[in-house]
Amino acid sequence: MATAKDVAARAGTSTAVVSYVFNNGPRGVAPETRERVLRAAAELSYRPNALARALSFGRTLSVGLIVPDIANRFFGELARALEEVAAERGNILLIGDSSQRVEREHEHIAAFVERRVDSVVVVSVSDDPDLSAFADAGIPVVALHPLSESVNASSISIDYRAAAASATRHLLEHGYRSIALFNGPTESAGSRQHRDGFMDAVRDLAPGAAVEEHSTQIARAHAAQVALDMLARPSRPRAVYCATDEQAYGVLFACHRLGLRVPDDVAVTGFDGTEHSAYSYPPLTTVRQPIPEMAERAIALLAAGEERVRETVDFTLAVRESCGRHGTDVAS
Amino acid sequence: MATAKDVAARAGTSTAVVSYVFNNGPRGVAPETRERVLRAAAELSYRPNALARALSFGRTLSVGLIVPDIANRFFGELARALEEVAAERGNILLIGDSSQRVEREHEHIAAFVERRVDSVVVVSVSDDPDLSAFADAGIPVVALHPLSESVNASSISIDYRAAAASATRHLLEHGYRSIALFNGPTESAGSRQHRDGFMDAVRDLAPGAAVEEHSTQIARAHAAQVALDMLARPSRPRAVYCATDEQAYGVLFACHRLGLRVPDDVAVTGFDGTEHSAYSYPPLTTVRQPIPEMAERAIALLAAGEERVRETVDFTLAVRESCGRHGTDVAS
DNA sequence: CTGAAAGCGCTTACAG
DNA sequence: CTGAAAGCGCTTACAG
Repeated sequence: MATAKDVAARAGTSTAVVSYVFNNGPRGVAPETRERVLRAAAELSYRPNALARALSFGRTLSVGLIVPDIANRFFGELARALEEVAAERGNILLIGDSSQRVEREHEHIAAFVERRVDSVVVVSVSDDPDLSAFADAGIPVVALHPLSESVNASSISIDYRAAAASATRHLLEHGYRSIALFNGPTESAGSRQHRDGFMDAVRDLAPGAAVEEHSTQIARAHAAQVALDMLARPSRPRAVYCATDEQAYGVLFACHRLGLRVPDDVAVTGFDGTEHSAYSYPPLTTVRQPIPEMAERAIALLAAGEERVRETVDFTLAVRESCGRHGTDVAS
Repeated sequence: MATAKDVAARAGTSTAVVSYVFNNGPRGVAPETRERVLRAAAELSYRPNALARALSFGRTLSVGLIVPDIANRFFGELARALEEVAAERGNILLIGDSSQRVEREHEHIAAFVERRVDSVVVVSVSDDPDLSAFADAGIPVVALHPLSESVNASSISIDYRAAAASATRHLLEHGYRSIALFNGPTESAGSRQHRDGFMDAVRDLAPGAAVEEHSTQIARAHAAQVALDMLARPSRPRAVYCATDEQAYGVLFACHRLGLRVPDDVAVTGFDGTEHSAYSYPPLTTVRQPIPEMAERAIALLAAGEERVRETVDFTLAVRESCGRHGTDVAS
């Protein structure tokens, strides 16, 4: 590959000037010289080496993203949104998939500091991730979910507890009095907030309701399994609140397999509200997280260099057919 | 951040030795010296700078991936598989989402050569992508779909034509004699092979069958739209062959909306065969692409530095309920 | 086994 | 407006 030196030689000038024209600064260049440089660069198909640039410039113009599973629609939409916002600022997005394992998460953290990303957005497996490597390196990070109080990083998220209460309340308003909570696989600030919000609504509206909680993997395969067992019982719950859309899809699958009608026999709500939630059978009532806004805020926060901000964004309850008979959108 | 120089100073040695211990070579280091270096590095929480390393080492240990839409499950599973295989070789995967736009694709191509990825895997918007920037930079690339003959890059893919014929044949064997083809949005080697395979089967098994072709976006929202129009006609087709699972989900949605039963009123097949295809309602008959194998082969090919290989991998027809009443797996 | 030094390809004060 | 040179943080022959 041609280097700035090659271009400079062919244009009869110095590498400094080549740098000035490719960066539009910090010094001006005579129009004619710029022309010669550009021509030489084109003839040699010169591409500045971003590594060398980053090394001397001190910034890589890249932001890292760690997610539990890039194949999960919610994280896919998140990655798409973040990449777009990052690109607007000339930054590239590096994606690390932790496969829901702490060790993989740590490997990505290590890889990101070695590559000197300027900042990172994380959806951790835990509410108490070990972000010390980033702290040591002075790399700011923002989590897109609730974080343990002790963690020294920013977070941007909807109010999970309020959202859970809102969806559960909606279910209870349909009159259902036995209701299951499908929560995530690990005990964390997030799962606690799902449970707290769920119970808030029950206490408010139907303290006598029959309640049960199940912990499942996020993958619909596993949620389906658990739902199959639960719904085969004669005493099956009338409604199921799920902590993610993926789990809700698993529950829908189980209902169909057992010949149960949704919502007539079993009502279901999801959480995350990706585009696909409108296309399930039946369309899913779900809490919608404002992905574009979260991406926007995350990148802005990181660019501003703010540290340890705990920010809340508004959710929406998208009411569709899986929860019962009627439907409009209710803002949070 | 601490540098090798800092570590060397604290350990009372040179940066060369620091490099030797962190790379386990190419020179040996006295056990005691290694100890001192490791201790100093730990005390300073030293992290080698991958940029500097890449600059002098000449390789970045990174492979780029370009996909049309990372939020699409098929590409998500692909990214996940590729990242895993790349990680086994100590490589990191950089993902670029082209949003199905050539301009974005070009931006990612440019970004990847500037960052000097060692190689790239691409799922292009086109069968004739402009990969010259990679060629200029000596970066090997492999596409995971059919490529135009003229393109000077490798490709690994299933035999689309045979796969399309297999799925279509399956539909015809159910006795359906009016059948629609939902093809992708652009005319390309891929869409041509879908059409050719589709027609191969029709000519073979039911030359008199009524056939129609529709071009839709991949997104289920748009496929649903087109299906809604088509299925509302009194003369609607009895079966729909879709070039992607996403389109098939759109068709399923349209059927449910119109109160049509699947497969009793309309039979549907998909293409790609991600994990989710088993969880739709009804479960989707689909052509399964061997994602792990494709990822494995792609990385191996690139690592071996092979150029312009056209490789075919085996597909599977996953027969489920969306196409009619019976079901087993048929290998290709 | 280890150190001093050149080099990877940029950017940016420093001179002129 | 432009050039020579130092420096970013590594790796790797080259000596010893």
